[in-house]
Amino acid sequence: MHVVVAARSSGQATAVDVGGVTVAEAARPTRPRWTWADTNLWYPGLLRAGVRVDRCHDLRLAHRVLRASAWTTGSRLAQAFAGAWDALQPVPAGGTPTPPDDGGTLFDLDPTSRASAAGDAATLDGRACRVELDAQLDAVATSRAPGRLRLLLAAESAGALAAAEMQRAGLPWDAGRHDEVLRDQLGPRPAVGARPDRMERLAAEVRDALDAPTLNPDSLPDVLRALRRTGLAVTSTRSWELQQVDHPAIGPLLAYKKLSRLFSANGWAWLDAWVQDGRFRPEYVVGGVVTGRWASSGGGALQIPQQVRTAVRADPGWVFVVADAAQLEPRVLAGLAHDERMADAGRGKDLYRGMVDTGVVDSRAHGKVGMLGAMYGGTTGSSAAVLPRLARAFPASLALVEDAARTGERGDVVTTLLGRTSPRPGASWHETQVLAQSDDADAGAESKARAQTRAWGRFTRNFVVQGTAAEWALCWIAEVRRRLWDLGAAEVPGDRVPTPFTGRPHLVYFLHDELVVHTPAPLADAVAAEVRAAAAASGRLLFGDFPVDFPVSVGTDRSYGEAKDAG
DNA sequence: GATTATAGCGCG
DNA sequence: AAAGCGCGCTATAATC
Repeated sequence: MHVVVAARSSGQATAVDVGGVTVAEAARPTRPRWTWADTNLWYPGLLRAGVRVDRCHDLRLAHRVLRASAWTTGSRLAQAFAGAWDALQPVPAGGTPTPPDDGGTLFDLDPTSRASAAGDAATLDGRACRVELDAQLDAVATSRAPGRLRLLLAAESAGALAAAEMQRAGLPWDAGRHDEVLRDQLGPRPAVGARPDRMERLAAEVRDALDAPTLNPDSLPDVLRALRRTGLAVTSTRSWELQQVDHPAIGPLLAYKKLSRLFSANGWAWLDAWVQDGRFRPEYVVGGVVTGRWASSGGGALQIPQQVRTAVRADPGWVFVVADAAQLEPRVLAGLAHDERMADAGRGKDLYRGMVDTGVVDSRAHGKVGMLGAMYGGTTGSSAAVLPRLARAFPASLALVEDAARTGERGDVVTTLLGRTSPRPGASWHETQVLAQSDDADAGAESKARAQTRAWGRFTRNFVVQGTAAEWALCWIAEVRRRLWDLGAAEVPGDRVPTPFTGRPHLVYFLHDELVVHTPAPLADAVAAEVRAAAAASGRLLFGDFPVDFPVSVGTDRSYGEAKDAG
């Protein structure tokens, strides 16, 4: 049953009963599903009050899925004109400063101020939420695959809960260790506006080698000009292109670029801005990517370089369990295509290794780059070279991605396993196609149209795989989240993990096919087992009895940087 | 002077 | 091996 939670203009919350159940009754073990306009509007406050929500229905996220899904096009939800729910912008989950944990009451919060800043506050009242929920349930019920869509919406909403919880808990971050890494690579912290010593010295070497005393190594045109003047046939300053070149300036230039990246993206300024009280609290944007993957905002949460992951350190008495779904995308493709041969190749072992063992390819690297090419639409290099062998060995999988590509090239939409549908190409895409077919179209217009056609085909080709993999990952994280809570709490001396996770294993990081659990050390083995079991459960939710497995490599360590590879 | 666009690189 | 998918962020260039 759904319990709709909405805000009144007074700022007081009201729980509207849709199934004859009051809030007090809903707290009993009937497993209510809290229905609200936006998880980010309600859940951070509940978490601060120490309340964990078991499951919810996020109307904003569900609306977006159902408006776009090819399975609900006949519904009144999909056929209505765009309205307030379409205009609703995501609310920043951490938009308000965290008040001290003084045991505030359940609904002692005022989300309306943030809501009105985010969009139409009237959308968020109880009646509007009830009407919208009605329309959504109708769209699901009358869709081509209600069960799948129901699973997608539940997983998306569970993801929203997990994201809010991860922001609440924060990623344990050792600023001292981060500083050590920076000093080790860059030298001492420079004055504001100055370059670190190590970078300044490399810049001098580059200027020297290129005989360009005033060269600014941060200016791309400047660097490109200087390289050209020296007689080097480079067309850009990309690292991989420079690596092909043999010249004394290249070594220090590449080293400079590497350090410059670390300094500007994850240096001391980043540390000051994003790490407080030993925690990095990024904002996760659930469904922020068209394919259904999460995005993030602020701090580059999904791009933490390997170099600084050693600064991610568990609290005393706690450890990280780091889990990585091995070769997730090709396994998902095998499941989507019911490709038993590919599923066989990966059963109980590295999928790419399995492709070598069965003689499909001659090295793991070829298997990997070949499959990536098949899923991304690669047309050159060694990726394209192994493609014919893959097509012979795995016709079902290759046909599925080829078909998705052809569909996109026609300008049609593709849909993931659970019903997330790709956007249509924009007006300018169609214009370019029409233009290229007119009588006076020149060769330029035609080749531009062809390139654009293929590009959209690569997008839809990848959409079905990346999008279904994102659905697998959402189900995984939802399962993990539930199982971790069921493990209960342990006593940890000096515990500084915030409520409601004090003493409890909890998610702290999620990166597409990888997750990190912060857990009291004694529970680490149990956590690892649950993470694996959750992966298996997710596979069954998506693919039922089809025998594709989802092995997870698991490592345990006090440092994120050290925890990988251990399993 | 304030803005938007681009190149490049980090992650999967 | 260096190309094909999806992002966010930074510094600089380009544009208003």
